[in-house]
Amino acid sequence: MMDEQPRLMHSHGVGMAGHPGLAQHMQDGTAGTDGEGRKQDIGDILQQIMTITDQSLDEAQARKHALNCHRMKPALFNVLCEIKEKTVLSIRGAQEEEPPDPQLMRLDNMLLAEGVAGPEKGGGSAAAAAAAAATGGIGADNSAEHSDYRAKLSQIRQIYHTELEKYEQACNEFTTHVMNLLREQSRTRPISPKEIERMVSIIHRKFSSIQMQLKQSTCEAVMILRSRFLDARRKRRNFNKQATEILNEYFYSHLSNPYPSEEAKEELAKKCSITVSQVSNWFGNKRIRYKKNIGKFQEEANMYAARTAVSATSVSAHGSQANSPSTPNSAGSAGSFNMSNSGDLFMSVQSLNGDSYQGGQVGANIQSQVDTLRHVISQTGGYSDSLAASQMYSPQGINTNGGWQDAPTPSSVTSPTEGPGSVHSDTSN
DNA sequence: ACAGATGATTATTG
DNA sequence: CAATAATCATCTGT
Repeated sequence: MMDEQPRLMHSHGVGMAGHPGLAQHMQDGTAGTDGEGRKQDIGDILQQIMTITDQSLDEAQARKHALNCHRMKPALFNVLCEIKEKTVLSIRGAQEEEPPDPQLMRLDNMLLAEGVAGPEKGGGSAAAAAAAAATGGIGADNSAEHSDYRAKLSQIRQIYHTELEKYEQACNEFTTHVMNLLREQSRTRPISPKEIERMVSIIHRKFSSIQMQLKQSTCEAVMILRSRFLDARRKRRNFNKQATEILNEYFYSHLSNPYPSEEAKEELAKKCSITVSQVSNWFGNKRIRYKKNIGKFQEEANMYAARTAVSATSVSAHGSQANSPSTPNSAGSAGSFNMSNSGDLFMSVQSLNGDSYQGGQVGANIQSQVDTLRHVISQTGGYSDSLAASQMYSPQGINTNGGWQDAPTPSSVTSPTEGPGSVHSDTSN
């Protein structure tokens, strides 16, 4: 080190009071070119800086020592601490407050619900299964796919936990490190315990924000997994033929009021080996789709109507099936009668059934026969046409009326005119 | 590969 | 909360 100094030194020897002879030594041979001079300039500055640093360090050390040994030092230090404490307190008073982040709460709740954040293996998968069952009525055949799902979920959980642990560890390490540092410094500069506390809380906040990111991405992963494996739409199976038959049979034999009660739904569910909510779905879909395009379902309706007609009773309208199955005009008539007319026509029967009869089975029986009959009548398309047309036939009739929902309600639905007596007279007035 | 059928979900409403 | 209407995502027949 010392033997290099002569080369770095500038000829002017700025401030090198301690080594007067070295500058002279440099002069021979090196003072020629400009570039060489600049280099020496830089080198000189560097050297100065180094020396100054050295000196300052020593000096500082010395001063520190002197200060520490000063007899007034403890008292002054205490005063300093006190002042600092006060200022810190005032600052903290303004910026305390740490409301639990709602976002974080949401994430936590979700992770807990998914079984990621909760207890280990057993509880987790149970929670996941519960969640899966809650979303949609999945009853029987999904055990194979489920295990796959569980495996992936536990994988996610494992990653999540290791990451979380890592973060926790790092946070703790960092915190103790900082605390040690501060404690050590507190000997030479005033650091109140509250300040340390604040520092720690800052660190914790930082780390918890990182944790939140982890939780967020974990949530995302779980959501994707869920949508992949548990969204029933992705692995939908059509019901088997028999189940569809049963459902259709019920639907078309209760066409005037295709709203199975809870018990009826359970019964159907049992018969079709599907869940009640699936039955509800089916009826919901069926109703809306039937209403939307009655013509399309004509054939089907006739089929089931005829079938129940044969099996239930031998009312046997002559030549009910004689018509060709796909008559273009049948759609129109069916549409008109299905909604408003049918309701009107059979209102009496319905109210009768609802009011005077107590036996539910008898009522249902009558109802079903009525529904069946209605179809047969519509198919024949004979006499009822005039009645239907006169009453209130319009394409909007269905839409405005809405369909089934208010059909079962007794008394006048369509018009504010008189009841069962006269039907049509005042319309053209 | 495609259109239509179909079971399920979502948003809205009363 | 159940019904409806719209929509999604898959299944199915061609």
